[in-house]
Amino acid sequence: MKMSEGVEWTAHACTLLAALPPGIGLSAAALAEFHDLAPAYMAKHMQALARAGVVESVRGAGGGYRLARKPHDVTLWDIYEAIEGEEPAFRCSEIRQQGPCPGIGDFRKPCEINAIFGRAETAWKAELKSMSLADIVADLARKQTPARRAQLTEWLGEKLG
Amino acid sequence: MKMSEGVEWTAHACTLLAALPPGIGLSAAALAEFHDLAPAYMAKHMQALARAGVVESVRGAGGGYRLARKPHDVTLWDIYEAIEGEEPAFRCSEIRQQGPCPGIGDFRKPCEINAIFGRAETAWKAELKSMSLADIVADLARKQTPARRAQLTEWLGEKLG
DNA sequence: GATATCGTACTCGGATATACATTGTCCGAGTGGTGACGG
DNA sequence: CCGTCACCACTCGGACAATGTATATCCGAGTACGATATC
Repeated sequence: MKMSEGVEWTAHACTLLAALPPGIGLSAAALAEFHDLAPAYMAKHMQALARAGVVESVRGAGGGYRLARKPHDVTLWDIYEAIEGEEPAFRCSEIRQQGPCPGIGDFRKPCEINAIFGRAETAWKAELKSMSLADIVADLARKQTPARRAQLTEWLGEKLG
Repeated sequence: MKMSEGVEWTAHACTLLAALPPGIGLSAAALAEFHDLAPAYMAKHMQALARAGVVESVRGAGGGYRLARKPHDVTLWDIYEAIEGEEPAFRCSEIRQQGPCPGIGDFRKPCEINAIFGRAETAWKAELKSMSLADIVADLARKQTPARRAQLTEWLGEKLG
């Protein structure tokens, strides 16, 4: 089972957006350049985030993407769901009801194996929902040295004009 | 993100094997027939379980697959890992260190985003590890009607000879 | 009648095609900024 | 000098191709069972 790498890309991109002043955004090209990623593919993933309402898109010159909500109100789950979709990883196809001997269990009750995987995914989802972009940005700020912060502000100044 | 349907196939197959008397097994063809699945593909998945040591294979006439351990000692995680492998779903490629401005955070410490996904997968894994085949079989037995149990034993008698 | 041997049917195991999803790229649609032009 | 208009550059958005992974199948390797022939 492999998660799309788009999740990693957009998670880092949103972290950067969350570190900007409210209402300020960056173009998809700039977000891609920041982590040395393929610009066109990054743009495709940002579109998914825009459709999901995590970010807002601003077209035209000087446009780009900016967070649609405050960093505290965007969780890693929101980003994951925007990229991967809301379908669970485990899809029960009810094979217990197929075959020459479907007489195991009560079909009015959910498949037990499906129920276990469902519980597991709920636990996983809860962990992702517990962390917002604000938490991540705060963590990064704590680890950051002054020299590196200056490097970041210089790059941002160049991009924001 | 999508889990291989082989996980569902083998989980149900192992549940059936766990319901048999200790040391008794079934051929891959019989396991496939039981849930009306493609026999050759079912065999391929059972091979993965055999490599992982979840089941033992017996070649030759009358052979097949049987559980390598007691049902209580086989968890859904064992089956998942045998099919999907042990690599995590989220692979951190350390893109935070790439690009023109890699100066965010302390690289000696793990990437915060990766850490969150790691915690989430740990929670997910714990849930799967908490359920053994014995638990699942017990649950099915509780839901089962006498008529359906008779149907199962008849089919098994035909297959086991 | 007992035993050793051969043949056969059955099963696993891995190598080999196919279908589908993800990844990656491109060009058109839309929008704000900018410069020229006229009042 | 100021307002308006048209053009242009920039950005998003979705359609289109390439690649990789999961799905599906087949044929060869190996083993136990049973029949047969011999002692």
